[in-house]
Amino acid sequence: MRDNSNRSAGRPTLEEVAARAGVGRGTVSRVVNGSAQVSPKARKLVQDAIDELGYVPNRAARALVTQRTDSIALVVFESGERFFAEPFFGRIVQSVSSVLVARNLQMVLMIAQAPEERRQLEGYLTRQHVDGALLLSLHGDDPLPMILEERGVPTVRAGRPAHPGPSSLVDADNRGGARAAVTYLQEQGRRCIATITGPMDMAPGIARYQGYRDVVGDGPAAAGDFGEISGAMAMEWLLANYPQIDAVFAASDMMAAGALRVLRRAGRRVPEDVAVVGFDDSVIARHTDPPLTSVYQPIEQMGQEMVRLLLAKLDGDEPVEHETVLPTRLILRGSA
Amino acid sequence: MRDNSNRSAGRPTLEEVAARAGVGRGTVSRVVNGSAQVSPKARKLVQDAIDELGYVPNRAARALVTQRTDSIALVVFESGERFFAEPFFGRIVQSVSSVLVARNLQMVLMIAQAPEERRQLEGYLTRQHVDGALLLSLHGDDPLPMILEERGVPTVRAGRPAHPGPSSLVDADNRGGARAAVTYLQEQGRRCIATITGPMDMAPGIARYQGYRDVVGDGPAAAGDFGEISGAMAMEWLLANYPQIDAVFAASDMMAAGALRVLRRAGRRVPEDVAVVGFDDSVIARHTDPPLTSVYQPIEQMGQEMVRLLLAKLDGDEPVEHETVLPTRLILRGSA
DNA sequence: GGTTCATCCGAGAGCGCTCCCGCGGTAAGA
DNA sequence: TCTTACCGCGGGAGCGCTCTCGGATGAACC
Repeated sequence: MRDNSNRSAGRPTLEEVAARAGVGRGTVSRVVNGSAQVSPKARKLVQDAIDELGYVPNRAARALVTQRTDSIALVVFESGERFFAEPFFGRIVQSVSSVLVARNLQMVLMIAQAPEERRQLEGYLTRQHVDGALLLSLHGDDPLPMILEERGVPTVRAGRPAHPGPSSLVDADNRGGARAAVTYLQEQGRRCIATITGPMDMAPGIARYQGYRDVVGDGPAAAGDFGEISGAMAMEWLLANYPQIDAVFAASDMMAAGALRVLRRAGRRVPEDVAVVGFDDSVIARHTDPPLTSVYQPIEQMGQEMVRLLLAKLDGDEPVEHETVLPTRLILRGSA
Repeated sequence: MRDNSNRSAGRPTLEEVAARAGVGRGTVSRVVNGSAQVSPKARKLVQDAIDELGYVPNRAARALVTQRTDSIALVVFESGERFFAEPFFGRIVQSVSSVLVARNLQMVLMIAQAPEERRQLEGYLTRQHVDGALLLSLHGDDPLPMILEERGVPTVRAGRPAHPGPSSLVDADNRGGARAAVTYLQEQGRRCIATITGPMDMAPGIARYQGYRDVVGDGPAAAGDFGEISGAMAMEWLLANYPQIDAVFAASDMMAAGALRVLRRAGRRVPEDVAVVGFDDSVIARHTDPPLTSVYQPIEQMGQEMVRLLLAKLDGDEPVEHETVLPTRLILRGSA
């Protein structure tokens, strides 16, 4: 019951379009791929046939010959826990997604939490499957970017690694953001500005601390791990050792939230007695009491830029490596 | 400089594996696809060759002939705003992802916010590209599931639609969860339990209100839209009209957070004077003051179940439609 | 008018895989 | 021992596309 002549069962193929337009396969292919080597007349013929038939190229067939899949991976090296706790990821995902859709590329999202998944991932990415990868939240000196680049899978990562690697890179101006926050506190007349830092083995942690030091030098500082508990503990320590504190710059909103709690418990009013500034401008910033003044990172822009760099790499018309640093901005709310 | 004999430049192909193992292409294919029609000896031979060569089947070539892409779409009909504000999505994404990875399927994430993207999406899904779609957060009576099913793209959706559609469906027991929350408040000795409902044109909104009524009948109720502001406004109204209130069940954590704020401003202590229970067990629940007692939805399970249903549909060994309702659970924190 | 050259087009080859047909070999039944 | 059946296997065909090459067509030149 097959009928491979005129209108076959499934979707129309290139060949059918060609037949209908009265041209050869090659011509249709050229039209579809926007080649200039087609006469206006033929182009019109083909275009009409395409429209009538509702032709859409078969991705698999194309991929088979071009060796391109037209899909790119967005890899998040994070536990599920953190992945959905941090609004950062959602926003990156979302912005990357919209750029990719516009470019008619597929976004394949991969979350690699367990070490075993991590391993599987490497195999997955280095084989066929995707044309390139966007790497989010790489930990420490993960060798993955190196491996991928070696095997010919272009990568772009978010955030600066401890050691420079082969990936292109998009980062936010953490240092500048911290500087802006602390400067603002100073301008508000705060005299004793403390900081709760992030982990000092992570690039953003270091950069934000540096920004703080740029402004006030050796002020009261306590280390946290970006998490809320650590923020509370750091705040307690600061209060005990520097009771004269009238402002705190925390390197994450979570830590700022923890600090807020401790401050309230200690009977200090925010912002009257102690001003608090966070970092990330995350959802929690809007839901603490008072709402948190926080440093905003242009996450959407970061996503877009990552895609742009990756595509440039893919098209090969850009130098191999590139680095973009995007500006941060202080968002004022009630806490400072 | 081509060398198509022994070891070609790129990755090994089926043919090369076959040559190395000294068998035919068919046999290798059978081994790779786990057919039973292979002698142990041949299987071993092939397996060894695969291991030595590091062979991985070419997805595109396979897709071309099988008409299967081995990738499924996860579609979120939500503005970017809400997508990253609601932890719900992150968790679903994450759980779906892990199941899919285990099954060696690609997850293609699509976020359709703008109406124009919405339209594009329809074309995308109905063409080739994916074997099936998981639909999240469909609005109103979106005809998409119908369209997709008609065009042969199996779908599974999260949450009950206003009108029953052709998709299989996974939902949380919203009504039961609400019932549990309100029952708990009663057991704690609360006498005047109010509710802040979600929008009454959305299934979860309705179901949660029904659960409330199941326990206390016609209690003080004010409508919100799941958002924080609406929760605050509703709380103000309730306080004004039912000052004797000693407990509030809010149909979302956001609304509960808004209520909390109003309550504090009104000088009511939580939970001493007024107990508050939220719904969703979202991150904010852990960061309000006091932390929010809230109804937990088994989001991870929902994701897993959605995938399971979709795959069953794909394999065709399950009746066309199916509906799964998963239990909810009350998580006790400080607010009630 | 004949030659040359650029331009446009048709169609063969082949990407790597699965499907399926049919063959040889072995085991079971007559 | 011969037939029948079945199992395991090899390899041809073909999925829908792009690439490439050589042929046809027409314009431009001598």
